[in-house]
Amino acid sequence: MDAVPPTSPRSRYREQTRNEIKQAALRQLADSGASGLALVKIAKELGMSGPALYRYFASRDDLLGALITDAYEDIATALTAVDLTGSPRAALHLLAETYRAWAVTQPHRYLLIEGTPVPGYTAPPQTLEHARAALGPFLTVFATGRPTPPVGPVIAEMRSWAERDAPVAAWVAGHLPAADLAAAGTALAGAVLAWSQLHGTVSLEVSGQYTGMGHSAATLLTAQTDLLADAFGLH
Amino acid sequence: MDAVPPTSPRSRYREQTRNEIKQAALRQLADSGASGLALVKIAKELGMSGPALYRYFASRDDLLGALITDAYEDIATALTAVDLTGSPRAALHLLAETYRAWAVTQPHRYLLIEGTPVPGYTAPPQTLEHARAALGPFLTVFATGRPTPPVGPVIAEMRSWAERDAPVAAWVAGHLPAADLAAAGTALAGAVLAWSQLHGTVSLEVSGQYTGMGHSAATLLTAQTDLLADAFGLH
DNA sequence: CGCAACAGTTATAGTCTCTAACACAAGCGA
DNA sequence: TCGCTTGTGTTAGAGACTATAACTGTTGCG
Repeated sequence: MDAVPPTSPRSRYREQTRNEIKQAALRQLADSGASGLALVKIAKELGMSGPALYRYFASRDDLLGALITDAYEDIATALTAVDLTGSPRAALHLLAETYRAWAVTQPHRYLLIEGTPVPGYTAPPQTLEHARAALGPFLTVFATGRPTPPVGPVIAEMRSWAERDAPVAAWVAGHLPAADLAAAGTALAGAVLAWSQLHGTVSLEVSGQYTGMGHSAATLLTAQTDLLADAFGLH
Repeated sequence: MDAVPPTSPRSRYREQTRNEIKQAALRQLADSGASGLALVKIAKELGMSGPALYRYFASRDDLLGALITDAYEDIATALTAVDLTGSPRAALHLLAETYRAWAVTQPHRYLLIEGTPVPGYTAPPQTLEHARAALGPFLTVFATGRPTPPVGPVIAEMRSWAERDAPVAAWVAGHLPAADLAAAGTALAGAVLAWSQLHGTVSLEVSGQYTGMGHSAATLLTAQTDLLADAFGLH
């Protein structure tokens, strides 16, 4: 899950224990939710006693934060692994289905990412990085688009964002065939719109809010994706 | 917030105390999040001591449930109060902006509705009622639509849902000018798609995930709404 | 080989939910 | 008006959990 660190015999054991703790935490998360995650229960499951866990995670929130970071990284990896060589529209469908599949196969992890339950919480800088990694493929897909009028205002805003924020411009440029400010705006607009739509549909599905409606999440997502592809003139 | 119940002198006081508790709970929710909501702190704030609250709410979850129900009812009320007499497209924009405004002015309440953090949680039957009430206006707006091909599969699914589920069919019919099965499918598809899109954008905004992007939530929502209106041929 | 850093322990403070047992007050009928 | 039932509140306390403190044993590095 992490790149190999200075692998001294001790830090290796440490990393392994950290992973075991995370595994146990994910198991608890899966059947008790975030509120049911208790350090003391994890410790018992691992055969250690209570406070020992604090050697590995500074607090319960720290552990949760690590899980969130992992989940972000994981979904970003899944999305960047998607094969984009087909038509942009096909690629977009693939991305959407990958995102959804990741979420429905491990809903507890998706719920972990989904919102920020705690007001005081501030995402670690890594999160921004992973969010960008996850959004990257969408940029590539939309870069070739010829957008229709309704998305014009969004493109304008996104373009001005890229103009103001150099790192963002560089990030976007890295996913475009040619560094073009107009294309950057289009790509950003498409990516953010796609992300919002995906999040909406998937989050409602994962939260079980579609139950009793004929399990239409996949159909819904396909339709939405097509609409977006149409709006950006993806062929 | 509730209709006047059998207003005996005692049950009146009871209802008032329940409301005060809810108010205090909402206050705590606003600055500590759901995890920071503690019955004992609420009690202290109201000058009572701990366990007294259990006369009014069976448990912490019961209180949270009441808050969720209230929030659902509130947003449903806001949406049903929207003036739909203009063009369908204008009405849709109004609905979207009403939904968003409700969410951003009281994010803590929106976050309460948004997801189901606890796996074991089952929504009370009232919730379904309120969800339908909230979705009703969208049905009306989309009833007149002439949908484009991409939404076809969604319409087909929704139509078959209405055919299988008589209460749903009745509910939908109540928001249509004429009871027509094709129109019902279209209306349901539009409403569910709109709901998903709205939820996606608003939830990302409320969770602060758009920060640093030039505060584009309103523009984003407008564009999405227009795309959906186009897809359904709303004039 | 010795010691510093680390992994783990028990004890304990403090917070929180929720139950139990009890005290008091208010409203209702006779 | 009296008395009883019902409801409202109290304190005491069990049990779960987070987190810190103080301490013990172990490991591996210089």
